[in-house]
Amino acid sequence: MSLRHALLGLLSERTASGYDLLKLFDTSLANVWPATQSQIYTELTKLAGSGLITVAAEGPRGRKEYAITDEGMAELRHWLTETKPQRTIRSDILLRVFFLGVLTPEQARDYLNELTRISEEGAENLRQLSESVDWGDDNLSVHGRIALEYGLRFNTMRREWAEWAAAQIK
Amino acid sequence: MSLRHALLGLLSERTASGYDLLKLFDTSLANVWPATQSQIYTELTKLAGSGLITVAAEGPRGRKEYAITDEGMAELRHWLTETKPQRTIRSDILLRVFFLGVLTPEQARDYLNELTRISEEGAENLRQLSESVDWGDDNLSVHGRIALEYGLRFNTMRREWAEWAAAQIK
DNA sequence: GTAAACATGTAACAGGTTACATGATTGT
DNA sequence: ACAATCATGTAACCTGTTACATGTTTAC
Repeated sequence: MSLRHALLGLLSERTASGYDLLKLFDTSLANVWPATQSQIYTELTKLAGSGLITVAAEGPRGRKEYAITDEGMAELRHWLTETKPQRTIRSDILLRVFFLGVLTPEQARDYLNELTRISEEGAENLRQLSESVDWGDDNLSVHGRIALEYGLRFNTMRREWAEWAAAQIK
Repeated sequence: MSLRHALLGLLSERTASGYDLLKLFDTSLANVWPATQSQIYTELTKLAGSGLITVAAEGPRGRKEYAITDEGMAELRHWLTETKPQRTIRSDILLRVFFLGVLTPEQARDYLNELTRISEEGAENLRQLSESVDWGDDNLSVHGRIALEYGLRFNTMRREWAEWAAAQIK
């Protein structure tokens, strides 16, 4: 149930509409917790229903500006401090590695080289994202940059590993 | 739909029952593609229904020994070579980082220190796993070791990042 | 005899994806 | 006038989790 907390987290910084949040997900959270339009609107309705957020203002085109409530802030803090992050990470990419033996060594190396490529691409995308965002000194900027550094290090690690792995084949 | 391919992949190496596969998931694939008992049995029934695997033998206690068919091998190879691995990775751990600003700097550092700890713990678990498995020179062993190396490098990267990140707070 | 391990199956629920559906406002 | 953007909502479907439910064989 992290989507609700992602929404609460974004609303803890400033008020926003579902549409605004959708955009925020696509830019800042896309690499960490992607969410679809349908999911966001449904969850916002639920959050408002349970009193964790409220409709602070209504604008043109049916726009609803949501704001986090004290209850919502309490829930956000509770999630951050009292609940353990879930460690279950499913990796399609890594699962495939287990079964490379059914391919020819050449095909297996192709796969690992492709991983090198997407790691480089991933790092490059993050670098571009880093340049396109105008970083302030608000909370989301400070911590967003820390998360971005993770992404860069992750991609470097994966590239080096994929290169090493390709050399192991045959 | 990677579960079906995980099952096909394991069955490509040797025949096995649902129970055997459950054990294999818990040991070799737990860190990459966890699956529950309920899920495995359901998927095996579906796979047998569509002809990608067959019941090669029946044993005591209703045991069904499954074997991959030629069709199943073709599907496995198709998945590995023709379809792109899904890159969507949801990380609860990283999502929380974005919102550390709602906590006190001390609490935020506590969280990052906890990440250091679980990274060390994760690496240690993998080292122990590495020792407890009797690695052969079969395909699954060779590629399992490559995946394990990924896990070790990943945990090292995350530990270093978490230490760096904790130093960035305040 | 009885506990542990072996062995399978199903139902209810939660979370996420894709597709459909609709309409208002702004900029050119 | 028209396109792009803003803005929300719902339904069908798929995957995964938790819990329930049942029965057999082996080892001590």
